[in-house]
Amino acid sequence: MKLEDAIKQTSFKSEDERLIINLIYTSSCIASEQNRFFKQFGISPQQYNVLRILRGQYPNPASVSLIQERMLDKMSNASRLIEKLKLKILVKRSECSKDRRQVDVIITEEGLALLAEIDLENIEMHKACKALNTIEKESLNILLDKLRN
Amino acid sequence: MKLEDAIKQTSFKSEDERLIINLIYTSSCIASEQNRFFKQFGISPQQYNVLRILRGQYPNPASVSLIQERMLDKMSNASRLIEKLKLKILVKRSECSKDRRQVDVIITEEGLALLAEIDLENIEMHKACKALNTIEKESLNILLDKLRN
DNA sequence: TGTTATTAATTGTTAAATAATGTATTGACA
DNA sequence: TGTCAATACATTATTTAACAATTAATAACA
Repeated sequence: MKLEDAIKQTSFKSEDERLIINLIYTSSCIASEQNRFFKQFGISPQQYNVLRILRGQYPNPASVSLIQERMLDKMSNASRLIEKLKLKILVKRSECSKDRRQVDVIITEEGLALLAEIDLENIEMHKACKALNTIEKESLNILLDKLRN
Repeated sequence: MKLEDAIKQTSFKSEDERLIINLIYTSSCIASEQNRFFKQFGISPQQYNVLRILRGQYPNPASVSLIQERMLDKMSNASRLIEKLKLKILVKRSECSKDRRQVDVIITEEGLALLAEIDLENIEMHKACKALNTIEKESLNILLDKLRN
């Protein structure tokens, strides 16, 4: 659906304004698709993000700050996300012996199994990209990188 | 900053995956910039969005459902946002005489004045777009539209 | 006109974003 | 080397938002 129809706005003051609004709206669409997708596995997109970071470190532990700096949303509360994952037995948390300020967070077998299960269906989640061909995907990636500067 | 550096990930499984993550990350960057910008005026980006919709209707009232369908995030709670704006005397809310289920929401003089004040500095908010030229902005807009299909 | 379906909005609940606080470690300097 | 300030790390508190469930009013129709 065209942006103008989706938010029932007939015109924009400038291409800049349309771009900003388009980006926010598009990412909100993708975010709600992702929420729906991950719900069947009992986790949120942010929790999935944390699990992936932990798998990247496995079998080594990760500190909360390491997780935080790798997260997509730097401002979100890593402590609370880890707590939620721990309640679901998807991660383990233990005091770090070298530095008592830190905690060692490690993904569990259950956590790895869940990620493996998700990956199988993950291709579905990327179906949003079907509408674009390879050249278009590449240029979108490049343009987004450039926009952030 | 390049996406890989920003989230400390060396590679992605596919261009699709990189695209999805890039989009989420980029929109999160823009969202936090906007939060920062609007904070000086005591409102959130979503509240700004509601005020703009109300200005579009002014001097006619708008119902909560009309506001909701024009919002960028359809699932967010328009009732509560309006309540927050009412506490700041930026909108008025009154029972609709024709249909007692509905409420008439109208932007106040104070609300219009705040929007006018914001618009003056609004150009600053679009500085993110400075990194792209006109052609690039247009193609980014087109690609985002296409992605949502 | 009584019953059910639909529409409108609010309230409740859960989760996430941001701010503030607490605690451990490091480093500077007497 | 003992003390204090600065820093780093994480947690807890607060605000805000997302989504679900509920309440109330109107419309539709037998």
